[in-house]
Amino acid sequence: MPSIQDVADLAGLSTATVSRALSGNGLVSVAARERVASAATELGYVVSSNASSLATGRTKNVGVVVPFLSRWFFSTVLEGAESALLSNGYDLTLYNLSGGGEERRSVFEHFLLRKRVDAVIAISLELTPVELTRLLKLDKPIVGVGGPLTGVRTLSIDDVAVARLATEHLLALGHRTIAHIGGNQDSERDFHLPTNRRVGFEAALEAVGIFPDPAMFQPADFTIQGGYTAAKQILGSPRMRPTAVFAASDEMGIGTMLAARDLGLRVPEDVSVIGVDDHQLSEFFGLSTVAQFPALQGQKAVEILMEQLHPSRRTHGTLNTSLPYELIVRSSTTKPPAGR
Amino acid sequence: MPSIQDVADLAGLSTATVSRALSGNGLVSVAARERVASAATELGYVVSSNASSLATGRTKNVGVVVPFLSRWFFSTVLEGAESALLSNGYDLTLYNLSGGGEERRSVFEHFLLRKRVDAVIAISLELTPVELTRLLKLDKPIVGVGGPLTGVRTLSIDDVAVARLATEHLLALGHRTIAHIGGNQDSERDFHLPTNRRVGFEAALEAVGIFPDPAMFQPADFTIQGGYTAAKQILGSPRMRPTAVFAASDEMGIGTMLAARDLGLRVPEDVSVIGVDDHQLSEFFGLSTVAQFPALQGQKAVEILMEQLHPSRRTHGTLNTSLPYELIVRSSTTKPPAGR
DNA sequence: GTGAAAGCGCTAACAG
DNA sequence: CTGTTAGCGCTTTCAC
Repeated sequence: MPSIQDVADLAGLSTATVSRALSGNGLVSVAARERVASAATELGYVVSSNASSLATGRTKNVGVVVPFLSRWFFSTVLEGAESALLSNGYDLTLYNLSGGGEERRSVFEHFLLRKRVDAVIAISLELTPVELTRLLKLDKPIVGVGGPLTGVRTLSIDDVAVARLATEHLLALGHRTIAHIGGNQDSERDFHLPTNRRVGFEAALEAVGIFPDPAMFQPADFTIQGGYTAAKQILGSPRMRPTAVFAASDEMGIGTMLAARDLGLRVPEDVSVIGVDDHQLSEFFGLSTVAQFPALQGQKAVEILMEQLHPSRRTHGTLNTSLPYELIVRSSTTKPPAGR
Repeated sequence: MPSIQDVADLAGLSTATVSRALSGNGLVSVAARERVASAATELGYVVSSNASSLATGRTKNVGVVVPFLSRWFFSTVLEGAESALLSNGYDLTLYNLSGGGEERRSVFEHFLLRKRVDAVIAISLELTPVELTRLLKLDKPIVGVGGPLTGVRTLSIDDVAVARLATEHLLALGHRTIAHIGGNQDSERDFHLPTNRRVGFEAALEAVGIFPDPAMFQPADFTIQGGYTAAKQILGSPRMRPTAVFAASDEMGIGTMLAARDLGLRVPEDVSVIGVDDHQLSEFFGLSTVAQFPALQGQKAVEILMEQLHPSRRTHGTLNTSLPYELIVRSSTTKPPAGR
């Protein structure tokens, strides 16, 4: 591993000049710059980030904290963030909280404090007050994605509007008896997403004069399995079966489609289904949905951080746009069966 | 951010003693150890990993390179590795290659070389010779998981045995016409997994005197969608329909189950299906499978690295066991329909 | 434009 | 057992 001294020797310059030439900070003559460049490539020199960090206080590394890895939303946001960081020359240090308990504590008590990161991205995190305090005490740029972090700039789609859009799609098709599979309110400590989606759903109904029927709501856990079970409840009794279901996530929507099939109902002829996300599997199942774009969200989180870390660099100007979402109509929604 | 000097001052000791007390290397009196401990907690001191790394040459950080994030196997291995690293006091720096092209190059040309990692875990990576060279030139411990890395110690289940076990389960139920949905050989540059599973499949058949019929093989891409399409081919023609399908992954197995349903076939009455993985969704679909345990694989990869990084520490003794796999019989397999 | 020199915060001999 | 000291490899004043 060659050091900056080796490059300096080979180029016949001082380490100071090499440093300036390589980093672009400070003035260096063209000639020197070229000598440095060729010496560096000849030796295969790469700066030691530790030494550099120690000297500058900047690490070129950001920490990303996620509650789970093996879920589509998280891993997709992560993917977007990773590639954006990479192209900015940053590394990504991953902290996964799914281990829980002691592991989780040590992330906040030790790992994040090691001066190893310049900033933190928190994906859909619900933190205890203590954890939040620790995080804020780092006094580093933090941005949340899709989560409810008080005191932290957070990127999140407009859940009310998204739910409203999905519901309006069903209403526009002529549906009047629409069920909603949403989140379980209790379990989600101040996690507003499920609530917001329900609010949007009900707002859409009320806007056309329909009073939301509590029997047309089922809580579930955002998984296929959970959606399946909830949908069986809703679709099971022919007496008051809705003609359409709005699921608060695509996974629950897919569960709903599978439940419908198992009940002998055809989708969309007997029951229409729409979700939210545009999950990997949704296209395959033909599930209509309101897409959100998690990779983009990860990328935007990085842009925000870069802006804070390098106030000089011009941003790409996309920063203050709100997060996009988009209705995608596939084959799981159509007008209600005749006579309903 | 307090420094080691602050702790030394407060404890009335030298920085050297503080360092020794905190790291556990070298002898320190009990009294001193206690003074250091309380001073450190009082100040909320956490070592600067950069300074420490610079001084020792060890970073307490390992790089993990993955080809994708949003796939169950990768993210689950990652999860296992992350939590094992955390409990060893290590950070995890993530490099995701799914961006391709330039991004991929820079990972190997720059990022991994920054002296930021002590070791590398490569998950299911297929590298070009150049990339492999770069990796080996790091001269750091490397372990592969589930991939075909020549020259690198690699953790991988016995794919031949796994496939054989799955096939034998079907044979034991009485099936004699069994199809296999496997990998597309061409696209997978020296990636032996699909081949090995096919070999195991055929070996099981031959062991009971059945000659593998090329018409009973369909290549696919390991996704639900791919499995669905392939299964439609295989199950579509009633003339030579198999009574069972062995899919080389659970996702393809699920695709097969869905295809069967769409063809009006009942699983398992008309056709049995078995996969490999024990994917998140398999339980829900009732898919019989041969489970592998990716989180455990990630964890073992870490154990191997720790053994190399700290030859003194005693290992947990699980190192030389081969990777476990296990037949899980659910509701997608039963004996063949009467008369077949 | 360039170089000398002083650290960044920590660890590891080396003495005592 | 503990303190002194010399770096780890780089960046950044401050002179020239």
